Amino acid sequence: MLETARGIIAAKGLRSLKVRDVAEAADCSIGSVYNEFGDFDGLILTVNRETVQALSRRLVAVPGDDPIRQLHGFAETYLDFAVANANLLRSLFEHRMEDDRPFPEDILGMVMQAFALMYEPLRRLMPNRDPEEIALQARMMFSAVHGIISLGLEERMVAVPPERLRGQIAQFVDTYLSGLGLAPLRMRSTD
Amino acid sequence: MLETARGIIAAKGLRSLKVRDVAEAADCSIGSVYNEFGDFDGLILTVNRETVQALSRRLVAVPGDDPIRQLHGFAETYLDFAVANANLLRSLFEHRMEDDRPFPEDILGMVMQAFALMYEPLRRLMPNRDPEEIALQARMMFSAVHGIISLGLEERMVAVPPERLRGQIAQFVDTYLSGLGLAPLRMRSTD
DNA sequence: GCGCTATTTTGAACAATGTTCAACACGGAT
DNA sequence: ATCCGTGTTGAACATTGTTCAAAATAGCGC
Repeated sequence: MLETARGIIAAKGLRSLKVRDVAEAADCSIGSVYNEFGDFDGLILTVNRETVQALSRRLVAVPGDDPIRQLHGFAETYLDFAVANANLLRSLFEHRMEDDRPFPEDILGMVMQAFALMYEPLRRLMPNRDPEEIALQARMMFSAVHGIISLGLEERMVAVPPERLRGQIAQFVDTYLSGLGLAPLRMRSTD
Repeated sequence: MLETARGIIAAKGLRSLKVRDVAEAADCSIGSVYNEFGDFDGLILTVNRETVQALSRRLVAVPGDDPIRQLHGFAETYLDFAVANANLLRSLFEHRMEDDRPFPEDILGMVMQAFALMYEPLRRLMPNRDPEEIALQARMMFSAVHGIISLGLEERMVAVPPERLRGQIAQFVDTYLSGLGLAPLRMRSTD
């Protein structure tokens, strides 16, 4: 049942998700979907919850021996995930609840935890900085990379080819780290 | 009529926009809304079109004498606009059409033109770089700033206070420019 | 002013879709 | 077999985008 919902979102976008389609594909009644998930938002949120879990799993698996390499790894992993699951990520970031109901605590926590993954390598690179400033820095880097990738993959806006994006992201991380006074992983092309 | 639609989106978000509400507020029939805008998407797109126009107007008004100051101005102007028109910006970037109908050419053009605004100052700062690379760079900076601001203002995710965001954005632009080998406008805090 | 035609406006009816809930089905305990 | 709790069902309802034939209005020639 969850599978089919996720399948529909992934294939045709959140707007194409219909309760009746899910019920039919799962060979059960409409009511059963409601018994399971409470309401439509509940279904979507369950899918989103698993999306952020899947993303987190991949991010956590990035090797952490070298902090610079790790930051590159995060960005590249995020890109790979976004390319493979564009609609699922959009569902996570763009879905708004009915009536301003509060965003589920646990999903919020998982997203924050994803932000926080960048904290450790940044702390190692800037050991004397204020911890809170590093936390903000981590969130900012995450947001910047997220912005580049999500706008970059937006087909509506003449998407940048993923291969090109990969190079851009790497260059962005290098440039930004260099701006922080840290040695980049590779040399930038001569200007 | 447009006013009321924009008002509803700005105040309560795109999801709260209803054809009937617009018709009632504009004191006309439902059908008239359709005569004017074709369909619901047409109404939304008209609002979005004016949103991007308003944003463009403000960005174009940023003084261009000093390229670094101009880039800071773009970022700060974007932040101000996003703070004042959060829901309108979200409508512009998050609204998906029915049935994968193509994104309107003219809105796409205006967004691209906004991306391209950063081209000129970047070119002045890096006169020897390949033009196409500068164009990509411009789009990337726009996207990064957009990401930082849009995630930063997301109330669902424990929004960063706008004043704090302002500082972060300025610091981000400085850091990035510094990474490109260009002198920052202000000194970064000592670490 | 009148008659006629073209254009615009109207809102009842329709379609799609999320939601509810009383009825039903099944399972196990007595 | 009876009864009770639990889970399932899908018809009915509410909301909301959409259509379209009819009514209203505007324009125009006389």
